[in-house]
Parts: sequence; C-alpha cells; structure tokens
Amino acid sequence: MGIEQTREREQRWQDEWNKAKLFEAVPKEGTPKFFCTFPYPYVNGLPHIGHLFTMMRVEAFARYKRHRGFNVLFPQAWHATGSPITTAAMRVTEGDAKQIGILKENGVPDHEIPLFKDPEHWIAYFSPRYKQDVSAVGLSIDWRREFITTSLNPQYDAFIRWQFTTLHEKGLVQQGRHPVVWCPKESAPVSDHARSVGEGETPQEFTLLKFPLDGEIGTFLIAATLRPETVYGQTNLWVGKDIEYVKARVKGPHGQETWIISAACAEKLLMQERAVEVIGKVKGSELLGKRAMAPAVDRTVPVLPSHFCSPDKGTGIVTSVPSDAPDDWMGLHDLQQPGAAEKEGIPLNIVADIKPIAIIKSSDLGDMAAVRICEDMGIKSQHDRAKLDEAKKVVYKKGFYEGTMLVGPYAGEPVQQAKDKMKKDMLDSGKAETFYELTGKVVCRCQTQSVVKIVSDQWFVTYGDAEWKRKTHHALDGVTLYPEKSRQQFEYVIDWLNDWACTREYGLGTRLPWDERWLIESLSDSTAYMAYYTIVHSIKDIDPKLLDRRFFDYVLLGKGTAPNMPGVDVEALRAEFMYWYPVDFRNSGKDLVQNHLTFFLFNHCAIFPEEHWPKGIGVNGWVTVNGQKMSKSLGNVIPVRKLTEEYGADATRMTILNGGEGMDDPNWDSNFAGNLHGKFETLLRSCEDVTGNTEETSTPVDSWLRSSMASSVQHITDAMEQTNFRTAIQLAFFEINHALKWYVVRTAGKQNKKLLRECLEAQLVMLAPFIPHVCEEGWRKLGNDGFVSVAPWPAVDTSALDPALDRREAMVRQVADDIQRQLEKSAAPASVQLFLAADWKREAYAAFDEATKTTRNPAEIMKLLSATPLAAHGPELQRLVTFLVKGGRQPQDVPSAVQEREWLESAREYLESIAGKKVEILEAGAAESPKAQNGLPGKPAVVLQK
RNA sequence: GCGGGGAUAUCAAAGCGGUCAAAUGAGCCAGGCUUAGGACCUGGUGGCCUCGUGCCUUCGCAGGUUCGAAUCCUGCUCCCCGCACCA
Repeated sequence: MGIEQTREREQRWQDEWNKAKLFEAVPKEGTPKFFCTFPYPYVNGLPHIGHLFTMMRVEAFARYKRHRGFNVLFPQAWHATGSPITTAAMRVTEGDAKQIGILKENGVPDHEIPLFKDPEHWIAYFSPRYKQDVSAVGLSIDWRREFITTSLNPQYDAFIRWQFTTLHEKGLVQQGRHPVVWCPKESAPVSDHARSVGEGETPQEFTLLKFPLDGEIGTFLIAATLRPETVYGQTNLWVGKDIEYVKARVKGPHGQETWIISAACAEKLLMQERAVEVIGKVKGSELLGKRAMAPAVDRTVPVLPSHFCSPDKGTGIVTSVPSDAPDDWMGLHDLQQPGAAEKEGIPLNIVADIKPIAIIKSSDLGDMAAVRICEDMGIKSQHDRAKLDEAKKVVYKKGFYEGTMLVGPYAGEPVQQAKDKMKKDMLDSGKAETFYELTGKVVCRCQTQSVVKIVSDQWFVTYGDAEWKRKTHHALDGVTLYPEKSRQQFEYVIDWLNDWACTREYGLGTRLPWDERWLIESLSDSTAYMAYYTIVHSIKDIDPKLLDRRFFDYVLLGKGTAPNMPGVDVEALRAEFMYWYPVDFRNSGKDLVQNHLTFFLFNHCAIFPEEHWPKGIGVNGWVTVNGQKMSKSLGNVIPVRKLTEEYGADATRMTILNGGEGMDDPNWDSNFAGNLHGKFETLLRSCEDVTGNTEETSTPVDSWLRSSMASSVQHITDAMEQTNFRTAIQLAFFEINHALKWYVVRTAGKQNKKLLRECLEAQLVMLAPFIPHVCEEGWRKLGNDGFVSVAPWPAVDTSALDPALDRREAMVRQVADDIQRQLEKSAAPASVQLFLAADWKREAYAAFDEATKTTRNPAEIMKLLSATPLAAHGPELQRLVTFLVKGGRQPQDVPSAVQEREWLESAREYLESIAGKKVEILEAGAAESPKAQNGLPGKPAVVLQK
C-alpha cells in the first residue's frame, strides 16, 4: 500500500469524523469537561514542524481525555495583532526582494504577490491554508470556534476592549515614561522590523555625570557613562581636540545650568523631554588643560585630549577611569609617552602624576582590571580598536558580575548591587542625570538615523505590582505543570516580571478603549482570550455594539443581570462559559514561559474569580530535525504540509511525539517516520488475523498475556496523564507488540484468538491519540462499530496482574535461549535434559536473602552464611554469594522448587518445539555429571543427551 | 554573570544506589520468507576468552561518599532556553 492510498484512507476518516461532528464541543450537563488550548499562531506563514509538536501535544491529550470520558473542548484561532504583518505588507509595497522571496517559498504564485501589499490579505491568505495543513494532520479541533484577532474582528475587538477596561478599572494598566527607538523624520517609533540597519538594538540607560567647570560657576562638563560605580577611580576627562562642543542652557531639576556637550547630544536630549537651548560653541582644544570637579569623589581633574571621543556617542566627553576602562588606560598610557604631552599641547606636569586608582577587585583581574587586561592582550595604544573593544567587554563582565567595591560608601559590596546605589545617590544629589542612547546604530527604512525618544504617555500593565504577584504565585500553586520541573522557572518569572509596555502606535490590533491613539500590543491581547473561545461560535454574527461592558461582565463574570439581546440566549452563553471554564491545559514552547504563559496566569488572576484560574500548563522543548537544530540557514525547517505528503498524517503524528518529552528538545527522526508505514500495515494485518474466530480457547500463557496487558495499560495511562507521550508510544506500540509476539511464539500456533482480539482492541484505543486513522481502520477490521476515537480507554484489570507470571515467562525464555545455544554447539543429540538446582542452593538463596536484612556487605554476609551448615559447600558457596552480591537474580524473585518444576512442565511443549527434541526435567541429583550440577534456582542446567 | 533545563553506546533516547554492558527505536551486520522488495520475521551489534554463577573498559571531565555509583556529593567543561516591551 503506497502513500497515496494511506493519504486517501486518512482523508476518508477525517471526513467521517467531520460528518459525525465528532469534535464539535457541546456542553453536556453531568459529563466532566476538559478544555485544552495552545497559543493561536501568528498568521504570516504556514505551520512547520516546530508548531506541529506543540499542537500535537494538545491534540494527543485532547484525544486521550475523550477516551477517558471527558467532553473535550479543543479550539483554535488566528493571531494577527502586532506589526510584523503590517511591516511585511509595506515591504511588499516597496518591492522588497527578500520579502517577496519568502512569500514565494510559501507557495504564493507571482501574479498574486501584489495582493500582499494589503495586510488583510495576509490573514485571508494564510489562515485558511494554515488550517488546511493542520487539518490534514487530523487534529481534533472544533473549527466552529476559529476566529481572527484585531479590529478586523469587531466581536473579538469588543472582548479585548472589555478585558482592558476591566484591568484599567482595577488600576492594573497605568501610564508612564518609556524610552523608544524613534524616527525623527516619520515621528514614529521604529520597530525592529521597520529598520534597514540595527535590528535588535535597544535604548540603553547612561548616567550623565556633571563636572562643575573650575572658575565658571553654573557651567558643567557632562560625561556619559554606563558604569557610574567607577566614579571613585576618575582621574581626568577626555575630549576630542577637534570636536565642536556646544554650550547649552539646560533646565535641570536644580535650576538653570549651562552644559558643555556635543551638538548631537543636545539634539538627543531634546527628544528626551529636556528643555535644551544652545547658546554657544566651544572647541575641544579650548577645553584642554582646564579642570573640573569630578562628581562623588569631589576633587578636580584635568581635561585631556583623546582620540576615542565621538560626538555621536554620549556627550562627546568621556570621564576617565584608567583602572577599569581599557580605553582610558591606553589613552593615559599614550599621553605619558616621552614627548606625547608636549605634542598635544599639554603641560607635562599635569599628565605625569596621573595614576590609576584601585576601586574594584575581581578574582581574575585583580584591582587594576584595565591595566591587567591590556597587558594580557598585548594592547599597545588607544588605536588598537578591535582588541580594546574585546577588552572592554571582558572587563565589564568581570567587573560587574564578579567584582567587589574597594572604596566609597559601598566598599565591600558586590558591584552588581553597588552600581544602582551609587547611581541613585548621584541622581538624588543632583550630581548626575540619566540619558538614553541606542546600543548601536539604527537606521529607519526611510533612511533616517533613529534616536531615543522618551514617551511619557505609554501604557503599562503593572506586572510589577507586589499584590498582583502574590496572587499569581498563589494561582501557580493550583496549576498542574507538565512537566512539574518547569515550576521553578515560573516562580522566578513571576517575581522578575516588571511593568509591561502594552500599547503601540503601529500595527494591527485593538484600540485602547479610553485612549484610542494606542493599539494594544500583541503579547497583551492574548492573555485571557481562552474565555472567548467558550462563546465565540454563538456571537460571531452579533452586532458588536451589543457586546458591551454589561454583556461580557454578565457572561464571563456573572456580574449584573443578563442584557436583553434579540436572537441571543445570553443565559445559554453564560452557562456555556461556566461549563467550559477554567482552562485545563494550555501548552506552549519553553520560550514562552517568561512572557506569554506567565501573562496568562497574571491576567486570569486579575480578571476572574479563583475557580476560573488555569488548571494546567504544559511546556515543551524546541524541535530538532534529525539531530540538528532547526534553522532557516540550514534549510531544515520542514513545513507540516510536506510531512503529511511524504509520510502521511499518522506517521507524522507518531514521529513528532516520539521525538521527546518533558522540556527536552524533541528530535524529528525521518528514518523512524519512513519505517512506520510498514509497521502500521503489520498492525492492520494482525487485526485481520484475529477476526472471525471468536471461539474461546485457553492456553497456559493466557494468564501471562492478561497480566502483561494489565501492566501495560497501567503504565501507559500513567504516562498519558503526565503528557509523557513518548513513553506512552513506546509502551503502547513497541512493548505491547513485543508481548503479543512472544505470546504467539510461545503458544506455538494455539493462541486464544478471543484474547488476542481483546488485546489488539485495547492497543488500538491506546494508540488512537497518536495514530487515529490507522486505529479507526483496525477498529473496523476487528468488526467494531462507531469510532475508536471515542471508544472508552481500557481499564486496568488489577485482578489479572501477577508479577510471578512475568518471572515465569522470563525463565522460559531464558531456558529456551540456553537450549538453543547448547544445540548450536552440539550435533544431533537424542534429547535435552534440564537439571534443577540442588536443594542447598535454594537454601543458600534463602539464607542470603535473610542475611541482607541486616547487611549488604559481602564479607559479612559470607560470615553469616559460614555459620550455617551451608558452609560445607565451601568455595561453591562463596561463588554463589559473590554472584548474588553483584546483583545476579534477586532471591525473592526465584521460584520455589515445586513452582519451578511446574513452570517448566507447563512450558515443556514449547521447549520441545524449540529444541525439536524431547525435553526431560530432572533433579540435580539424578545425574553425576558436573554440568548437571550447574543449575541455579530459576535457571536449570541444560544437558544434551547423546 | 544570573534563572531554568541538559550531557548515556554509531544516532535518538530510557534508566536516576545493587536484577546495568545499560530498555526501546533507528542505523549497521548475518540469516529467514519471498519472482522481487526501502515490506515482514529471527539473531547480532564495547572488548577479550576458557562462552561462564567469566574477566576488562564504558554512561561529559576530575575528585569524593559507599561493601557497591550511569544513578548520591563537590568542583570543572560544554550544550539548549530565557534575561523582556518581540511574535
């Protein structure tokens, strides 16, 4: 059977499911419910193997829960909020080759490309195709509930407005100051996607240090630094001789001041809510040799020339801390070379006396980190740029993370803590101010260089709120995590999370209800929408104006009274919400723990009563492909469509879930996927083999098979409950197959087909969450009606469980192996004799068992046994004890003599079929040969009789 | 650097103090079934031999605890996720 037929078969079953409305979730009073979700995908592309894994974890769990008798709600929707689609559409408009290439890769024909200039077309194009790909996998989603986000969907829009209004009224959305990357030409923030240079660059907070200029009251030299904790090591200031600085009148918190800064800096300050008025110019060279009062240390330092000051970076003036800044150390070093000061026009005596001051100590670099690193790296001058940049990074890291302050009010404290304290002290006393600078150059797509702008009207969700955090911790306590070991990460994130800027000026989304200039940002409008899933299918066509405050308050919170809405049974909506909520399982990749999944918890705590807080959260790793990390550059990002086309839905489903579990990165194994096809056919053939014959026969091995199945069911159920799907697959597919094979071999053609049928039936149900199409097919072959997809999960028959039977079969198998091995070495014996172990060995086992209750020390055990009559067996006993101590067979697992004989007798027929000879079972004493004495309890000696 | 998760045989991945040379699957090798088969079945797959109640070497590296460590402890190295205003 080829792949085409497989896909036809899969399609047929999917059609059947749809026809039967198998996955349409309808509340059923008295039936327990299970509500599971994964984050709706962003629709700027098609699903790939990474999405598949997250979806499949929910899918397998959803199907499992159906077998367990739960009424399952498994919905899916589409996310379009945010800027990527808008930006991409703009790029298409501009004719961007890269963007158009991406569309082509996604299967868009050339003539349709222009349509993608419209953001809405992206959604219209990708959402149905995404759905198509996902449907081909056979996901059991209730598609009646699909929807799209943003104002394009006025009903959803109304819901998000309600959510934010609710948060706002609780005081959890507040306005504040916020630095953004800004294009001065377009007067708009420049998102990552809208940059031609500088993706990933962000505003960074610098401290502006203010140096009162000697002899000019009210005038300050301003230096920007990222390391305010190093002020105690300041020895001088650096300026560029040829840089044109400006004198600017700046209104500071302590009145009018005159600042000397670069012209570019003055402009930047204007964007950062500072009143700045340029009143004059001053050249760098004019400042040389002057002195200014260094903040915090309160001593004057000279202004010296350097070649690394840039008017575009900071203020163009740099404070010099030669002990901890490699640039400064080399600048000083250069100036102290013979003749250098004179050449620069600086009196030698100013320069000669300057020495680095030890201020921070770290174990690796000592207390003169910059001096040390320059030596280590062989840096020769301030022009050795590449090396200096590297050195700066190292010194900064070591200093910040491992350093301890040596001087100042925080001497003895780690730099990490002292840094913020020093900064705050200087800010409070007016010796410093803050300033934002980009981490790197950013150029807007309009080719204008971007700057940092402080916006003061940004809205924040106040995740930093202590009370809210407390509540969320409490909510987390009530959440079952899959796997549980992700809990620590969640606890950490709840504490770490701070206020989140939740509005944007650009992109798609919902407008902030009380401040319509703003759009709600994409990570913020996806935090409580699971509630919307419960009612979406009933309100899709309602006039959105009716979906007001009162409506959602009543339906989702039970507040107030039901509004009267023509054609809508509001009470029924309320009932449906109450039936499905809370969310029982939400699954996502581990990268979303630090934002989305935690936001989800926070928002539920804020909006809903405790009974509706989330019950379960799943976290999974990142898919690797054939052992390699998935990436565009490796070209191994496999679209879901390609997988179903090549392997079929079932093989795809099973392979991806077999790839891994827990938070490990799962691996997609193409070989495994390719082999499954044949294995499925074998499974179906087995189903055919047991049909027709329902006559109850019985073999001695039946009880073992029953026990083995019961144990498998138990273990598989445990694994499923913990979303350990890989384990479940291994057990349900491979372990059960092994057991069935052994049963067939062991019964030598005389199987109890009724029992086999029962086992296969149970196996099909347990595999149905993973390979439902094959299982439906097998289910019918077994002669069953209805769908295996909703068949009850097999119960664990605890009465059938008997570990002794496993030991029996293990023994029989071992004996069979031993016989075969002996036969290989010997030509045509007349018969096979099995000699049971001598009685004293069994006694020794028992004595050993007894002895281990007091000690596990071999020497002591031997001593105890030597005190018994067993001592007569001398060296042989010693050998036995050594064997047992090393962990040979456990004495308690060994059968009694009577039992062992019984077991062997019952398996005699099988053993004879293996040997092709008569098999005799004898006592050790029945023969003289040394070989016959070799038997151990549970492991008879095999002797071939000529 | 910090928080979290990891490192097991050719590969993927179980194991988490003694039944561990280590489940299972893939790959590879040999054999069977077949007109043929990337199907299916059987066996093998760290090394050595006296083929066993055998010996040696192995579970990131180095130490330690223990009669006994892949499993526990300490230190180190490396990998993945995150360290945010972005989907």
